[in-house]
Parts: sequence; C-alpha cells; structure tokens
Amino acid sequence: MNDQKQFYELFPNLEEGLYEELMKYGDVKEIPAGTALLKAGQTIRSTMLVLDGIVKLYQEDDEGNEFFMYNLQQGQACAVSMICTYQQEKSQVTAKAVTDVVLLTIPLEYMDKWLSKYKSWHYFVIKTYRSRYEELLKTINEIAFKNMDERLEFYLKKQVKQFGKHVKLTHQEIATDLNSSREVISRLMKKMERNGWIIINRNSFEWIKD
Amino acid sequence: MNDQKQFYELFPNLEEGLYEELMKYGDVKEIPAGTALLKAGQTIRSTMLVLDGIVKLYQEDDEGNEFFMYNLQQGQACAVSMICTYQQEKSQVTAKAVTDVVLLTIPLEYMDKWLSKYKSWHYFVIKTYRSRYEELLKTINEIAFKNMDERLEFYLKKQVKQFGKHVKLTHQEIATDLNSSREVISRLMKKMERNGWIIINRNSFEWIKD
DNA sequence: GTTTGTAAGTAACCATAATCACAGATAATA
DNA sequence: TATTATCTGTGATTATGGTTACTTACAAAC
Repeated sequence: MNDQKQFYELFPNLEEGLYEELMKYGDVKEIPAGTALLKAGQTIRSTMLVLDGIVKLYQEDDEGNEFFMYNLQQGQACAVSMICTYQQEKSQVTAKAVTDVVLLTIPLEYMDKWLSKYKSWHYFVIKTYRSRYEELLKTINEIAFKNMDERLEFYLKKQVKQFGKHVKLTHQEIATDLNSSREVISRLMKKMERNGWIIINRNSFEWIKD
Repeated sequence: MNDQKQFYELFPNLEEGLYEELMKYGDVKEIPAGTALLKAGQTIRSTMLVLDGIVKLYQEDDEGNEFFMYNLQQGQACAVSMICTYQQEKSQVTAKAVTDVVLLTIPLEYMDKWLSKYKSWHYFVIKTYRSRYEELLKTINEIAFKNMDERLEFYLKKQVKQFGKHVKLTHQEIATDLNSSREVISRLMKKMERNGWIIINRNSFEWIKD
C-alpha cells in the first residue's frame, strides 16, 4: 500500500499497534483481473483483505456450473479465507479477481496471534463473518423464493451498485453467474429494455430505471 | 442442566472459569416442541446454546413461504443469535423447536465480556460461525445446482441422520421445508418407494436404502 | 358404525425456464 | 474489404415442477 492514509480509511477503528503489524507482516499483492484467488478444494494459507478492486465469490459444481454468491470490495475481507485459514481447511468456493485487484494477504499465524492481542482485530473478524453470512442469507432468499426475472433484476442492480450505471458484462457471463442459460437472459433483458429499465449494448448494458 | 458432566461433554475444551460463568449467568430454559425461538425481524437479546433437542432454522418470505436451512442439535450454538446479539441487529431468519428443547441462553453482555476473557469462548464462537456458514454453502449448492428429486433425497437423508431411520414428517411438512408443493413431494416419494429407498407410512416414512 | 378431519395418490393441465436451432449484428483481423 | 469470431435476438420444442381437482385411505371423535 503506497498510501498509508487510505488504509486507515478503508479499515477504520483498528488499534494503532495492529495497523503497524498489518503493514509489517501483511503482504501487498497486485493481481490482474481474471486471476483465480481461491479454488474449490484448495487449502488456504493466508487471509485476504481487499485494498482495491472487486473480488467475486462463487460456487462451482462437479459439472463446471457456476453460481454467483457475492462480491468483495475495498475495505472488506474474505470470510472464507479466514475460516479456512483458521482450521487449515479446504475451500468450498471459488474466488476470482473481477477487476485488477490489490490485496493484503496475512499469513495464517498472525490470524490467531492478533485475535488474542487486538480486540479490534477480533471485532473485525466477527464483523466480516456476520456480513458474509448475511450475504448468503440474501442469496438463499433470492434463489429459494424468486423467479428468474426477479433474480436477474436483483443481480443487475447489485452490479450497478458496484460498477455504476454502465456495467460491462455479456449475457453469457450473467447467465453463468445465475446458473441459467444465455438465451433466457437475453430474452429477459430484452423485456427489461422494452420496459425502459435498461439499454442493451454489445458487451454491456446501462441501467436507466429510477 | 441437571447433569453437569454432560455439559462438559457437549461443549468440550472450554476453560474452567468459563464453565463456571456459563453455569452462573447462563439461563437454562426448557421449551416445548413447536415454539418459535427467533422470528424474522425480531431483535435478539441473548445467545442460545442447544443442550438438548433439535432447533430448525429457516427463512420466510413475505408471502409466508418457508425454506429450510439447517438444524441445530445438542452441543451447537445459534450463529444468528450470536451475530445479532453482538450488534443488536434484527434476525433475518426464523428458528423453531422441532422437538422439546433445552437451551442455555446467555445474556448479550457476557458475549462480549467472555470474548476478551476466554480464548476458548473465542474459538467456540468462531467455530460456530464457520459451521453455520458451511451449512449455508451446502444449502446454496443444493438449490442452485440440483433438481427437486436430488434435493428431496439430500433433505430426507439429513433428517434420517438426525432422527434415525424412522422419520416423523408429513409430505406437507417436507414440501414446506423445500418450498415445494405437497403433490410434488408425494409423487417423488412414491417413486422412491417404488425404487425401494423408503417405506411410506401415514405421518412418517422409513429409510431402508443402504 | 358413522361422521369428520387430515394425509396421501394421481391424472390433467399450466408456467417457467432450459435446450435446440438458427439468423442477424457487431467488432476484430487478415 | 472480406473473413472470422463473438455476441445478441428469437421461434420452436422440451423438461421440470407447480396447480387444479379429485379420489382414496386412515384414524379419531361422536
């Protein structure tokens, strides 16, 4: 992290000593878009804090189908890597850099050390768990109770919130995230366009509703 | 809890002082089957440890549909109540006693106090989060990638694991848990019976496969 | 034993979304 | 400019599971 001040803003309310240790023992990594950060079945040896960019978490099944769960952005940490790091367990999910990403990776041993040493780290870990757990609850809610059109709307809105009104995604990419098919997404998006919610461009769309 | 020894077995590896405080400040409650322990939208003021019985966690939508997530049994704690207690937040899920249940409820203030004081409590809280998070991942996996027949099989097997080969559930109850309809469950279970997986009785079924 | 309530079985039909099969559109590259 | 690759649009077909509408089965209450 070249700009230390920004770090304080991204992760506020940590103790002074903890900031120092984070700087000292954390490893800043710049990762190009598209890189897989975490693969299902992999054993994890470090926890990740996102300093910049977007990291996407999703599940994969044995036939290669995907299902999007949630994105991480700057100031957030990967609960899965914390959980797995903690008990040296294997990941059940996949994480991928959606944009170029800057990460602070923290070697496993400090996870535990800091938990006893810094109360603020403790709060941070718990807060991370809580937020991710709640994201999963929302995801379950969508898929359990809603039809494809509603799920698509929810998904697109989430993207718009993260990337702005103009989102760069192909219909195929959206279909993959929702574990649907390209044709279904094209049809539903065309309907949204007819209803004046979006404008469809090649490789992207623009949200114009509200 | 009348049998203190059992408590040590249910929640092993806690510090001696913590056991004492749990006994002293925790409140043992005996709750009849069917009682709602946690309602969506409710603010929570205590954390629950399950000493005996089965507690079911599920989501509800605005139209009253339900969707089963997972069961808690003895030796497990309610991650939702921990999460919510911690930040005085509202529950997004519903918890209900499936059988008669014995709970140890812990007032909010001790959650925080013990986190700093007892390392073992700390581990316990983290372990609880981790297990529940993983349950949700499994749930998402089921609903995202699998058809009703496979989901039903997974669900029934889970019940069998908890309650034994002879499970007391009506088709309607199963349908509600899977957010499906009674007719669909009847159809699929009849097929399972024809394939020699189960025997269907009124109000219950028996798992005979494997 | 008859009534009543609840559970389960089943057929017919319908809705949603997945799949198949193209056709056109747009952008990159030869 | 022509060629190729990728993306999008759309109709037709199919599969899954939800809905409607009964019927049958069982068991408790009268």
